[in-house]
Amino acid sequence: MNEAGAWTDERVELLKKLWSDGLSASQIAAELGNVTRNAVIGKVHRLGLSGRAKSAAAPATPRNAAPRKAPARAPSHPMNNAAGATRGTHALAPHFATQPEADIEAEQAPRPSEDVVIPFSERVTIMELREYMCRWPMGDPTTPEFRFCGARSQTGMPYCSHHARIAYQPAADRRRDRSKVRA
DNA sequence: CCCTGATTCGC
DNA sequence: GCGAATCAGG
Repeated sequence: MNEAGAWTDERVELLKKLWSDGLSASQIAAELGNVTRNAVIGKVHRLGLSGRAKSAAAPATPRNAAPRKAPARAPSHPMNNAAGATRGTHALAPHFATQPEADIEAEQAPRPSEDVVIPFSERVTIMELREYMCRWPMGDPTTPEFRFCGARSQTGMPYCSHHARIAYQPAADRRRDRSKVRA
């Protein structure tokens, strides 16, 4: 039996198709299965593919053909200098405090349904969905166009700040008499 | 933080 | 030939 990670003609063909289609290496790797994105990239270059179609689904790096300047991998020097440690540095910016939201129940507006304006940051597919991304469903789950919000979510928060507010709406007593609260 | 592709080199 | 490790950039 063929190994899962073997580059069969069909796999290569699919690789070419997806690569030309504009999918990123990681997405192609996920689609193929049992292969890492490095494997895909390596194969792509080995096949002579590159540059594919610009303006793709995830054109993170629009530029083509790297100027090739980095020695890549330094066998002599493991990593004692700042060569591989500089990336770890990160400046701590004034983070936005989590909205305390004390008591806000002035919902005198009935709001027929949901007129909530969703700031479509970047919808993502199930594949692109990461653990730290907002899982707010968008569209019908039965359609292939189903996506998730994908915005940044705080730690322990399945949704972004905006959707979290919607998901965690108070009891359900919106316009009802909420003066009576069951103990 | 995450992501992307490019490159090198040991296997 | 293959791909992990690494690099470099967004």
